[in-house]
Amino acid sequence: MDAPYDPQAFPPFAVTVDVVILTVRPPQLEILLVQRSEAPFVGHWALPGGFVGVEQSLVDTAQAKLVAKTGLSVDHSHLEQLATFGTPGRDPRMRVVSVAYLALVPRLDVVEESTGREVSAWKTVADLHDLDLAFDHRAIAVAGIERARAKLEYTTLATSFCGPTFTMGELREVYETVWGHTLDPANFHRKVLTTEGFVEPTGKQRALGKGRPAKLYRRGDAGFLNPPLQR
Amino acid sequence: MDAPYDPQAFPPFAVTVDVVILTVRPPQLEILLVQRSEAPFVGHWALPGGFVGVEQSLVDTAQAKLVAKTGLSVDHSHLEQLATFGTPGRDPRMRVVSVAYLALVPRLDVVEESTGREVSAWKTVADLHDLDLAFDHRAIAVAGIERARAKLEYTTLATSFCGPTFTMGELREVYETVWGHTLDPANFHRKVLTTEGFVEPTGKQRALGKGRPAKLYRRGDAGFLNPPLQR
DNA sequence: GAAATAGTGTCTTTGAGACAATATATG
DNA sequence: CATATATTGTCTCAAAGACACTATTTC
Repeated sequence: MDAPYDPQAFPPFAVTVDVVILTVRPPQLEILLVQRSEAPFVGHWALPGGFVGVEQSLVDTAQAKLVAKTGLSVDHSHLEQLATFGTPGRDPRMRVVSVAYLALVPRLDVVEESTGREVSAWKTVADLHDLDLAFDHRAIAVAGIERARAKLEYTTLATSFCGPTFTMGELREVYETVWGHTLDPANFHRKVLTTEGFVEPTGKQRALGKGRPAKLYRRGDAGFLNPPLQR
Repeated sequence: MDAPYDPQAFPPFAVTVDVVILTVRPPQLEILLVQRSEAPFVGHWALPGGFVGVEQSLVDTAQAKLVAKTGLSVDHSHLEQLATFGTPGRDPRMRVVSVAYLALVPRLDVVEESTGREVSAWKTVADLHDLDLAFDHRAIAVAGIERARAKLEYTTLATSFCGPTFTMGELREVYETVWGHTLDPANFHRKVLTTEGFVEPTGKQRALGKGRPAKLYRRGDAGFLNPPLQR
């Protein structure tokens, strides 16, 4: 820093990061929420988040929140900036500008819900409107959900909801869950395989007990779908 | 505010808004920049911007910057949040988080360049790499330009670069300028007219002196193109 | 073999792109 | 009429969607 911090020189702002963490558990799209134990909004549900450190970058802060809540390494999830929410009064205590991030993570069988005294839980997106959300976190969550829905159309991000390997049916289930309607398995299969770099064959198969075993794929190196998948 | 401002309670952040203001002057896409007269980065070019007031919303701040620089009423331009840039050290003086906005405005014949002692000017996007840009404003500008390019594909935002009425050729010129290549006039014409709500006929014509006079249109009420225009 | 899930083939329709043809102005 | 720009028409190709059909497993 060239000049010392002078509190009089600029308005008193606090900057926080809030993360919309989404996962897919067919047939439900789920969001990770934390139940507040302190004022304001005691008992209300909130997005995982917190203050940004003075020497901490925004994305590092978001990443730290994500890892703390899910235990997931960064390689196995997707994290991107969503939007910034800074309307005066959104936090009753003081002027807080919140940079929201969106994370797409695979469904973990082992989830560290409610570590310590803090209650955190996966909530289905369909149940969101019945929950009391703190601050403007409902609007942030909705923005994240809509961003996810839109990006599945023209990116390969659906694979971020899957584990390291997945079947074509599992990938299709991701789309069906996020978009809330079924897709034609035949057309989906063809679309994914004819899109260069969407998925790569592993050569292995997975038997689910019933039906023909499905081939296993891993994510390819393509980031965008051109032309996109139709919602 | 429920609680008084306590400087110790949170890290000292400043929050600013910077606006990427783009316009089209065929065959160039142009960006409005301001030449800095104060340290740091004296003489460098910067995006129009400034601190956010404690009681001022982010978008209002951006809108105020836009109006101050262009004199344009909000109805005649498009303004949206772009992204937030907050890497520690991006401002050498202190920790500053900048919320960037993107504005698309019609080309004004009367531009208030360099009002007062402040030097502001339209610069072609092609010349950007030859300019000294302050802070991380080059990255912000590039993000805005890419956002504009992408959104022309699937939204009707190209009309924001036009005046209240425009010909099909003028609208096509917007696309050609922003994307940097020509489009087939016949196919473009058909695509725009078959997209419900993209433009509305005014019934009037505009003669440019040579060639057949073109019909005049105004923007329709559709926001999105489905299917999109191909870049 | 029946049921279930995976995967392939085929036909129809829609729309993009190339480009020829027509329309209406100016000089 | 030559030229320029605007607009319409036509043909071809790529891809989406519907859906019949085949493949491979468990029970």
